[in-house]
Amino acid sequence: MKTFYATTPIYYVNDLPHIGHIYSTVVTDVLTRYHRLLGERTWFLTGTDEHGQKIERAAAAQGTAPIELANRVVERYHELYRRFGVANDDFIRTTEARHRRGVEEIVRRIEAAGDLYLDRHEGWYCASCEAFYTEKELVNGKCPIHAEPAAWQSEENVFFRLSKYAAPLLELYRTQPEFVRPETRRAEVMSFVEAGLKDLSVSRTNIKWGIPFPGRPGHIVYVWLDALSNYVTALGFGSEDDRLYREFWENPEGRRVHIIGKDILRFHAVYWPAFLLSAGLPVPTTVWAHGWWLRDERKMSKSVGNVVRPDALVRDFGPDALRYFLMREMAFGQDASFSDQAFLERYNADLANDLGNTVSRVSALCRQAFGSSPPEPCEENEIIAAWERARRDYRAAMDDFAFHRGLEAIWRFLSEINGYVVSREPWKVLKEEGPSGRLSQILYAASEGVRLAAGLLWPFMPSTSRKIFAALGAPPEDPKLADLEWGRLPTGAPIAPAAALFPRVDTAAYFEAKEGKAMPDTPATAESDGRISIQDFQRVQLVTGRVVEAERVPKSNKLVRLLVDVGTERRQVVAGIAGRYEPEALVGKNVVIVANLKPAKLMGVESNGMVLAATVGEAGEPSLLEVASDVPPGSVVK
RNA sequence: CGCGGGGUGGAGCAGUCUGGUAGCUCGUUGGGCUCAUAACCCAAAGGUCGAAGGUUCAAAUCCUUCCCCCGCAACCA
Repeated sequence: MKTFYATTPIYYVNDLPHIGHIYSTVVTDVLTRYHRLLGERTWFLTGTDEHGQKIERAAAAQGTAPIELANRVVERYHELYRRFGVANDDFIRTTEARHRRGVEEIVRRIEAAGDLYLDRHEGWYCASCEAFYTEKELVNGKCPIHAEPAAWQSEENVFFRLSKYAAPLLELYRTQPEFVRPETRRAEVMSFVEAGLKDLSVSRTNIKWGIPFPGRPGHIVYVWLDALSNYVTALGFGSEDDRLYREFWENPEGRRVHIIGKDILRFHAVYWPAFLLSAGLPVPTTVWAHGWWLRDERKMSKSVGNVVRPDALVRDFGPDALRYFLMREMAFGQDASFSDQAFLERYNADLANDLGNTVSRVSALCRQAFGSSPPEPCEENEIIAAWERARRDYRAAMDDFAFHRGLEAIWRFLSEINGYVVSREPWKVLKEEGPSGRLSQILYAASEGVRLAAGLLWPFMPSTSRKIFAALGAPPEDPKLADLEWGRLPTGAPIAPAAALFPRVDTAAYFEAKEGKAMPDTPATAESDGRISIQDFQRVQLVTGRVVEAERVPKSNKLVRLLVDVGTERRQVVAGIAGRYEPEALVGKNVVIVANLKPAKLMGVESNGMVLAATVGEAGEPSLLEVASDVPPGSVVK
């Protein structure tokens, strides 16, 4: 029996859901709905990753327990999924007992394969960064970011013999070309593995919020081994009831697809199959890495909002409109940019004009002529040929994960239906011969075409699909492939007038209305003459400070690391002035610094402010702005 | 040689793996229709597919070299 199992990544609960999560999830929803449409036995898993130090700390900062924090965020995901019509069959949380049991079993199997060993991981450790540094990275024995002394630390970790699996993995990529998709990602993964693999640390001893490492007291299973395992633990691997696991994961005819973003490709295409090979479990059939949504950088004056705020779009246009946009705008696998402008264009052109209007005109024609769906079916028609073509193109595209082309096929078909309606002029026929058999056949062809188009659309826009069925007098049920045969539209079924599916929107007015709502954190825009208000200026906090320490940033040409006394504290500031000033000469100088600048890292060194200097001549030679020596550090400059 | 993505009619993008008359959406122009959400249909204009060289009967597509743009990383703070 062919089965189809698809997963999203599990989302880290440190993060509230955003467009990236929505996208991965909607893609997987569309994919699994498509396979359900085909009548396959399908399972759709998503979930959350809830372990790790970040969660531990975030929870502590909020004065709550990690699990409480996770519970709250998980609820947000459930809300989101309900709203978007995401029909997942299961939702795994890595803090669940079933997951822990499964991970333990995987670890035991990997251990039994002899692929785990203990080793020490040593280095200079900065407690603030929670990271190791090499000797070279340190600045005078201090952490380059925090300027704190780093401690020599040695941590014992469990290591996984990843190196052993380079050859088997390459064999996998070769014999199973569909394992990594799209093709460019496959090449990327292969070249990574060909370069050789180092063993992987799979445990930690300095965190508590995680799964204890079986047989290794004091160790916690490290994030990737823990998180990736969810794809099988959710199916019941390692528990008494592992029917789903056997049905979906061990089925030789089953397909197992991980939909992921390209940022986590290596973990899914290299580490995960290596773990599985070691544990003696089947590997996935496909890891599909999609692209990212970028923000538009269009210079367009139209004062188009440049921020990705799907919340407003969903509120104003509905979840199905966003689902459509995400699936249609991005050539699946590549990057695409998200803009309100593009969304509204697609909304009007595709959803309002093409889809909504076609449904509305066909439904209205039927109502006006018969007060019901057409009483006589139509058996032979060019629309049937167009339908066969559309279905063929759609399936070919969908089977290849080319969702945007699947939608294209539907829209081409809609256009053909519109062309057919225009060529037959049913409104004229109605005037000339009334509700005749000929008229019924014309309208049946049109309505049946629209119904079938709505069937193909169902994986993408399930609730819209059902509304269309209702508007045509077809049962508003989730369609199956068997329903998508010509002639299933009931004749003479009552049709009630329905509201427009996607009312056309006035783009200009929409942006205007939006503009009216000034965003609080947006700096007031400069007037056309380039002048700013006193309030704008006051956003910049300037204070005086005395340089107490200065040294060159190693390996840099122009950077100096300064420690500046600003009265209340000592700030580490990096300045690009070494070309002109010797560090020693800077100590003791009274300077002006911008105190509320966002921190930035320069050559790996964190800078918390900016020293003001005049820029002289073509070369832009800096000349420090100095303040009289009797001005105390921390004096406000205004 | 830092990593990655990209350069295709006015705009935004497919197509490049698997060479074979360059396609979609929007926009523009002209016409049709008036059932429908000023929607729909037809037609037209508009591209030396970043550049050069190579392979081939044939190149947007394969090979080589080069140029430019955008993220990130950057000695901009």
